[in-house]
Amino acid sequence: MDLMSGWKRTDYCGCLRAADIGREVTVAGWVQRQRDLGSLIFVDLRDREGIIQLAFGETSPRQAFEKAAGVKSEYVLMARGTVRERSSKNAALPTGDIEIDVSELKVLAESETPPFDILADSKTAELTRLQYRYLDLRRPDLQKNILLRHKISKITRDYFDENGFVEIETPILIRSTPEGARDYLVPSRLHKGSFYALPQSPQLYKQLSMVAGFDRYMQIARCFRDEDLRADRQPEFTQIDLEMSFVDMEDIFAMIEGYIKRVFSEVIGVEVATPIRRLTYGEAMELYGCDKPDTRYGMEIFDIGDIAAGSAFTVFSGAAAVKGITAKNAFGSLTRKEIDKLTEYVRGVGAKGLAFIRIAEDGAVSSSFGKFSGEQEVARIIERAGAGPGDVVLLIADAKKSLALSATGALRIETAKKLGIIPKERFDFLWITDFPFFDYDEELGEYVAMHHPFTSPSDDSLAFLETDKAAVKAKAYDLVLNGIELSSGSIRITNPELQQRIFSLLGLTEEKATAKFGYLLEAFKYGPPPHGGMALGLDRLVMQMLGCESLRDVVAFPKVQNASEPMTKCPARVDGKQLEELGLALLPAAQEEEPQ
RNA sequence: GGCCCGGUAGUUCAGCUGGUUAGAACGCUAGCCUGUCACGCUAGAGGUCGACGGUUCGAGCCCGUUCCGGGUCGCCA
Repeated sequence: MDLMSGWKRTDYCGCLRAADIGREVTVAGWVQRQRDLGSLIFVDLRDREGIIQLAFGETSPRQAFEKAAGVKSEYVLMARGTVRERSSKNAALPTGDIEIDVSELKVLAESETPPFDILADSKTAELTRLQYRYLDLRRPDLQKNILLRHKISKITRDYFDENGFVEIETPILIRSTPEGARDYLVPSRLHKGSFYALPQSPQLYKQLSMVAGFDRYMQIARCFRDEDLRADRQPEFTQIDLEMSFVDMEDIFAMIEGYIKRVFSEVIGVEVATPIRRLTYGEAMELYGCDKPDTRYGMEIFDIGDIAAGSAFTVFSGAAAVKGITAKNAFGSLTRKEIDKLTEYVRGVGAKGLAFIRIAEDGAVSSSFGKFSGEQEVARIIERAGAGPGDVVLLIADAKKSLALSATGALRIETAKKLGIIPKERFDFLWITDFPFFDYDEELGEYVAMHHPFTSPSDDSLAFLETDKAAVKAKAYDLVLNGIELSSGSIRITNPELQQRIFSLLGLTEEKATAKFGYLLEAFKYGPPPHGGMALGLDRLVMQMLGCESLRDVVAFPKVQNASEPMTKCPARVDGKQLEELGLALLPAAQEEEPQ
């Protein structure tokens, strides 16, 4: 039997309004709730657009009434009837003025009692919800998130299409380039012992698309990184990947700003002011101790290196850098006990300790170091900090300037969270520019690339690439939103000699470079256009736009912290035959480990 | 790999200083009920207290190990 024969839905439950009164409609959906009052039954029917009340009474056909009496939560129903005004309205529902006087009812599917209520703002443990993700996704807040995510994708394609971008699908099975994050590997059956990797990004293919002359490329691309998860990090994630030919950084900024403006306006009605503020990497580190600062609140970092140099307090005078922040009006909340907690926190991020000055409302000053440094120095620091009655000054000294800055930056964020001073409804965008080209790796004791090795150094750095690595800047830029790195990009190297220079600076011999990226270097021999691009994290963008705390709220089928998926229970063991076909065997340690 | 937090009915939680038969709400089952919308009323079922080991006359509670989840540091060019 065809369940649907003779039945055709006319309307979504949640879309009906008073204007539909008198209409004959057919709706379909899931039973949110059934209320049986004896000779009167109400059924709330839910679909992705909302809820409509079905009404059954003594005037209803007997068959429909009896069926309604038997329905339970999450049964799938189809109902035909007439939209009528309710005798008692429900202001809490958009459809609350009306109901359907049902003439015919069909049960399309029954349902077992669901393991948790299908309601917005679920309090059910996330693991339980993820085990029944298809039920979890029925909840209105997740439905809304996924529908808006779709809308964002749609606008993204529209915008870039209108600006001449071509969507090109790049391969998912690619060559492993063991740099940066760990690759997910896929064993090859036809080439036993060889492996594909899943892309961390379509970087090389999009550059090759530029060489191929497509001029502007975009892709909503799935990317994979085999690293530990965070609230804003999944092992597979989606990027809005872009590349443009014949452009400089300004062209790319303008294109991205136009996109941000459009998507925020159309999806959530927020008008983003452009041009977006810019900070150099150096400025961001000095002011915020972080290359992705949250600028929704102030509390900028100040420097007391000059004061500290002559201090009798040896922690200060012995340090290479002393940095501080001022927590305004925090005297009441940042008690000694709370500062102790912050001290523990900054130790966790590598600082040696935390010095403080508390200024009471009446102006009385107490500090952790005044007895060593003298009150005069405390007063100078207060002046530098711009602090006054009711404020608390927090200071970090360290033998390494970079650590003093990063620890103070982390302290700034932690303090802001503690004080609850972060405005939730704001969207603060920020370009970070002039990134260093090299990053000093303490462990290796050498300079390594901060970005991928195809990033172009800035024009004025070319002269001292070899002689002063620390000063070399990159044509790389990040887009930051509310303290989260949303997007990252660069102008690429297209000059083979310069590329070769960079490789050798990074310790890549010509041989090694050829082995790894030979196809790109080869391609660049045949007329590469100048190009550059960017990749925007779609998941993080959606998360920020919708005000979600976790990526899992904007990904339909996410993974949990150990990178497994509770519903399908992957990853999973495969049988010996599959391994054999691939020419693989498990090491003893891997055999012992029990899959969960 | 390190650190912090959590795990008690289907769900969300309570459970005192270690002490009788582990409770509540929602949900579920059965019955009643004509305007409900978190319907109401009556009755009922439902527990390996994550697991293992230890201390104790006695463990949901204390100790150890471990598993699972969340957050975070490392890691994420």
